[in-house]
Amino acid sequence: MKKVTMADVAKLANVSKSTVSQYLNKRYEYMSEETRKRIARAIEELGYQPNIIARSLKQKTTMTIGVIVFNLLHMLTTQVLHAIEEACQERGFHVIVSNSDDDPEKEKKYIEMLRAKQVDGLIIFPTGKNADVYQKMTEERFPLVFVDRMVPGVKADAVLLDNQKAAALAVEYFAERGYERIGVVAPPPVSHIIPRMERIEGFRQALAKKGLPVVDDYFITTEIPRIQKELTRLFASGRLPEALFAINDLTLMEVLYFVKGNHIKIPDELAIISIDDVPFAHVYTPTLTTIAQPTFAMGKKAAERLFLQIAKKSEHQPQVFRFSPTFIERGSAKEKTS
Amino acid sequence: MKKVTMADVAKLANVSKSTVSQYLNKRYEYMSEETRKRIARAIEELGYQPNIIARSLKQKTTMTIGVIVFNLLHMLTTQVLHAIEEACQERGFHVIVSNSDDDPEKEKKYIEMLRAKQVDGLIIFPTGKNADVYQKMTEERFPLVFVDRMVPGVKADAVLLDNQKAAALAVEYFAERGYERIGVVAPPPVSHIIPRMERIEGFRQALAKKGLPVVDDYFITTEIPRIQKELTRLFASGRLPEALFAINDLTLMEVLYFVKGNHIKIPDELAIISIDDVPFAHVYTPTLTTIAQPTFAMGKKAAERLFLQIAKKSEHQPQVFRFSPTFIERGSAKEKTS
DNA sequence: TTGTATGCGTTATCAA
DNA sequence: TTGATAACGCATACAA
Repeated sequence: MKKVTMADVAKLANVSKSTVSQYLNKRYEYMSEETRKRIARAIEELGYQPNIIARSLKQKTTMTIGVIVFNLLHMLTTQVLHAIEEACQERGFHVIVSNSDDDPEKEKKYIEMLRAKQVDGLIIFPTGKNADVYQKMTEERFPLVFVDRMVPGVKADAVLLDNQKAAALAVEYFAERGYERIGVVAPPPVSHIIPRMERIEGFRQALAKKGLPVVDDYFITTEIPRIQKELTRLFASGRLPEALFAINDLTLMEVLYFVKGNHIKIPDELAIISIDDVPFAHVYTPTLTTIAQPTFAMGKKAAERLFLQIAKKSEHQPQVFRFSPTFIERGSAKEKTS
Repeated sequence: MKKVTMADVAKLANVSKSTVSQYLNKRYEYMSEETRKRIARAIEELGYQPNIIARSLKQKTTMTIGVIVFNLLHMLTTQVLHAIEEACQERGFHVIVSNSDDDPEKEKKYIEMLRAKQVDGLIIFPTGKNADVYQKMTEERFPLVFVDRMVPGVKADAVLLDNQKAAALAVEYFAERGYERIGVVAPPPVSHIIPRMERIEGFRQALAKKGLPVVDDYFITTEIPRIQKELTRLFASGRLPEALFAINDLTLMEVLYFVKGNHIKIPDELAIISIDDVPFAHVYTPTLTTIAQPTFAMGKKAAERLFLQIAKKSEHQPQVFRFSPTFIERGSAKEKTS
């Protein structure tokens, strides 16, 4: 119950604390076999566990990083987090996770608290609205990596999807199969949420590049809870789209719900492609053609970049990493028949 | 860049460290308005951030807890974790998450490391195979809460589903609608994975209680990758089940995949009920009847119990909390027609 | 090969 | 009201 410290071990082993310390740090070189054993025994006997907090205070490194996400429940988050945790595990780091809930205030508080806790670095899925806070960290050369979203103007490492390419992939696939009236479903574009912007804009550009009509009515960009309504309105208007591009799993769910409620046949009446490879894509009917993010690779890269910064704080060149999406052809978009 | 400490603030404000400390801990009572302001200004000017590590060393509390899960990617894990994080947030705690990957060795290492890091408590989704380690913690009265699985013989708080009831819910629903040949799909029952045992056994007992035949062939209890094969064998045998109970989301996916591959009509040819309310349940065709776990409530309870233990380590009575599942009636099981 | 002394940044105890 | 001073548990020069 009462904590046993190095001093206790030292006393029992009849050596000084420093010797025990040496032992713990595996600097056996100048230690007699004899004392080594005595110390080992003493540790065993007392059930001694080093206090890492004390060590951290001295060494100015906690071997823990912080991860602040804007939505812990999101699939992408979970998967990237998993990869981060694994990478940390390999290097003996621990990760403190915090959910900002997409609230900039919370995010800011978390950043401060985690830094007060002396984390060695931070991986942030940013709300995007604390540019000044982020900026200050980069200026202080505090190890920092953004994931999923990046923040314009802040020179920091960032790991994200090549969103433009993802949108292009969808459009090209549709175009090559004869689809012309293609719509997109997304939450409202806002300047600080980069992937959303890039996907919607990428979609628009891809359309133009393929010589396809860009019709405003086919841009359903509204809050998730309003998507049903907008979809209903669009389909009631008569000017039906032949295909829909859902920019993420959340919007996909809305589209599927709508489709189901209105008995729309996929892919014959409406083709669908979405970003995020949802786990039920292959059991759905029809199977869903999706564009997957390499979540694991992204998480791993984020962790690696952070470790790099931690290792040599000084000459680190921030870089933005764009990960290529993977097109997974399944059954929700086919050759156009009608 | 160079860390600014309390000493720096003290010097600039022309007071002693102790006074600054008082200030930081909001013990203004015996402090002149004057000094208070001077300190505030100094802190502001230097951009001082207290070092929580140092404080922890002194106070023997880190305000951080550890959460060790056996599968970070599992939906249940994510949701419970979310609730835990939220509860911690409210109390100013941080959470370190670690993935044991269902490997007892890893789990053990994590427990040791997190304790070395002086976490104030541990919430564990246990592999179940480190009974001695768990036991030692309870003996030392180290704050500990199990989630999802519990460990027989270890007297600790545990938060889990009323699995027996969940199984009964499914069986009763089937029974009342005229189903008789009911099967279950699960990974192999192993004694240290309590929920699995309870669900399978609960299923068996519910069957008996309803006077329904318990036929061994209808117990598909094998490793996930082998489920397809077993299902194929069963359906080729001629003795078809009319309904299937999938004990979790993973097995449900296997059932759905099988059903799709063999063009089996749900619910007419085969009714399905599963534990875990998968997010696509309401967009699938037919919609999926599921039995939901109150994941959020479970996470919250786990955190609360842990805080309770942290607050008064001594007279804490370990307790097992059984959470009632919620039956969500949708379309994958209906009145039997044939 | 091992021990002594000092410091890491706080908080706590006790004087002043 | 404020200030010395001693912890907290460990690591590290330096001495022995």
